[in-house]
Amino acid sequence: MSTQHALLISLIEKPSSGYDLARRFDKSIGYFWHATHQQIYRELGRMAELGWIASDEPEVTVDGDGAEKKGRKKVYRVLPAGHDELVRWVLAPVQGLDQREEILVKLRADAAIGPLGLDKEMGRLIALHEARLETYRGIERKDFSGTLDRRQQIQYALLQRGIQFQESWLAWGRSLLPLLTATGSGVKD
Amino acid sequence: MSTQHALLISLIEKPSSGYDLARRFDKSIGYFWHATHQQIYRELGRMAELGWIASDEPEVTVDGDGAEKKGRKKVYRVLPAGHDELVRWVLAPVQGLDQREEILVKLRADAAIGPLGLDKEMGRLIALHEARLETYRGIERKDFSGTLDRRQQIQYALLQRGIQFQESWLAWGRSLLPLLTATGSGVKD
DNA sequence: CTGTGCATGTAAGGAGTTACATGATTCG
DNA sequence: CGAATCATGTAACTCCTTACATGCACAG
Repeated sequence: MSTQHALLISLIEKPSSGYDLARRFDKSIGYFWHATHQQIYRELGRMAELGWIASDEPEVTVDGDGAEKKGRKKVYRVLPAGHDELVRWVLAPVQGLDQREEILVKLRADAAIGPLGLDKEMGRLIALHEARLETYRGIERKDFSGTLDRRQQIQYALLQRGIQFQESWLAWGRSLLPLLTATGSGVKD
Repeated sequence: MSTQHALLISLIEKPSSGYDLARRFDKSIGYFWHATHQQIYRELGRMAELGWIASDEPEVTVDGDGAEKKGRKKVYRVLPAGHDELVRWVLAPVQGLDQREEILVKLRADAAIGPLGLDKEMGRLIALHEARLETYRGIERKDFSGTLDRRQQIQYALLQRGIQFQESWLAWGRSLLPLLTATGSGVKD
């Protein structure tokens, strides 16, 4: 599960409340990794239990003469354990091609916390996409060579969408590779 | 939920058992709509209850002298109610951009059961993708104009992935439109 | 003082994942 | 006869979605 890790990145970029996250999410990581505010609050609670993050504002500040003041805003920040977990996750290989594109989240993490050496994982993914593209090309040669009726034309269009997707992904991934070598450009930190 | 509808299409193309579906799925619709065999059996059960599909082989053929013969293979076929439901779903507009790309499943349905007039829905989706692309272009102009450090380069790469995806989707969608008009080729029903 | 936005949550249910269970058939 | 594959399922759990609930702050 990587909603947690997406949240860790957002919190590293800027410590925030759940509400803030819910809105900022829509405008950045949310374009490729969606999460509702209920998900966000739940995961924040879990990560706090795990010791990955902590909030400045405590739950409640009670008593006095009946004046119960609820901590109006809980601003979470990432603890070292959360940072470590994020690094661990970024470098852990995923198996197969996922439709949620975790790699995009991992790249965002790499941007946020310095070069982690994602070139290896990126290389693996490129190979997987190449294999998938080859599969599609095979189907294309086998099933869509002659003249096609409407039904076949639509099915061919679906295949073409797959081919196009893989091709554009590969062009992108290959152009990105040089940026990802840990020795590539100035390493900071 | 559209796993059910993906299964309906597979069953229309060829009546099958759950096991058959699980395997055929991997090799066709499965490329863009994954489902495990547990999901498949569950959804087949539900759709049978709903009267969308029915199996030839009944549950059990008991008795005799203790010889209980379990229907070795349950071959499901689509009933008229299932066909209607599929058409209803194909023509129902989706809201927003989904990452699961239901439109691909809908196109497969259109290929299987004649031209349903998906051009309208496709037009809507094209407009949505155009709007998203414009959003991305706006961010590009605003945040990634000058010279960029490594961190910004990676974030820019993420944005470029989004731009590339939308552009390739749009090229594909526009080229597909002519095929989808209900008047394009013979309309049935 | 009423509505709108801020801010955090609970509850319920649907969908997807992983692990396990069971029995039949087929092939060497 | 033993192993692999066919074929169908149950159970438990996680994840995601939708709806609802609550209370504060501020502006008109």
